Amino acid sequence: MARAPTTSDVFNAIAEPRRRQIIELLAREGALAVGAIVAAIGLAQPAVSKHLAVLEEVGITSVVRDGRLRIYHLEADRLKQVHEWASQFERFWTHQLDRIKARAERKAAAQRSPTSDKDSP
Amino acid sequence: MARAPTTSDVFNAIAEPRRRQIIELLAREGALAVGAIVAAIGLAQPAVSKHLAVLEEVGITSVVRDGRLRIYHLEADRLKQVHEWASQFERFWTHQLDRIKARAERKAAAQRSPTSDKDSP
DNA sequence: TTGACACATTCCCATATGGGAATATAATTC
DNA sequence: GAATTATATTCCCATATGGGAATGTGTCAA
Repeated sequence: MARAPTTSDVFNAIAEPRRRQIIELLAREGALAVGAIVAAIGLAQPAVSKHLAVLEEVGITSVVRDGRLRIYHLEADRLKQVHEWASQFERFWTHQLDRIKARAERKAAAQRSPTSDKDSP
Repeated sequence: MARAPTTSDVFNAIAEPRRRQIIELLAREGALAVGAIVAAIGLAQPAVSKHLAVLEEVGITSVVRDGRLRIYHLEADRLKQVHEWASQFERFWTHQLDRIKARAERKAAAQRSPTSDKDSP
């Protein structure tokens, strides 16, 4: 199997730095036409269009046509998923002491009853 | 240019679902040997080892040798970067209702007194 | 030493990439 | 209708992937 397509999910879509840049830009500037994005990002138009296509396919952006312009909007709530995933590990860096204590506890618990991701064999 | 290597940064590393799974597993269970990960994830050992190599290269994990075992630890603070990046967009979904209401109001106001700079058809 | 075990590494391949160049499409203006 | 503008799409290619199979490496045990 090859690497998963960039359009397979939000995580793959945001792996590309240029696409993250576009997302940040849209968040800062609001909705923008492709030309404005091209100017801001400093990449050829076809390349930008392709990145936008990826973002659209995963639902991170939406487009509205305005004459010959295409205004791209950020659908930021699709990024909530990423935020939530990362939040899961927040405890590891927010409270050092708690974290160390928790680790010790988990370790002790594991000695008593080992849990597993699938099922205990 | 081809797609950036999975080892190029944390975002690329976590794009792969299996690797996210491994990260979650390590967060839940604490440090684990490769064999335990293989058992939990249900993927061949070489494949797992390769994923672990990627995670290590970006610093998401660290290894400690224990006899013939290799104990992988999660270095979760590397994920802080992802969390912070996503946090940047938190405002887009935290006050969703307020925003929608505000937008509707602005729209209604615009109907009454068209003062916008480029919205007028 | 020999063998068994726990992992890592190498070789393989189908598949997708990101970008550049060229071209197609749609809307606007003349 | 022709020329122009704003984007999208297609064709190209070097590069990396994830996984399976096979093999290498280091450690423990007898």
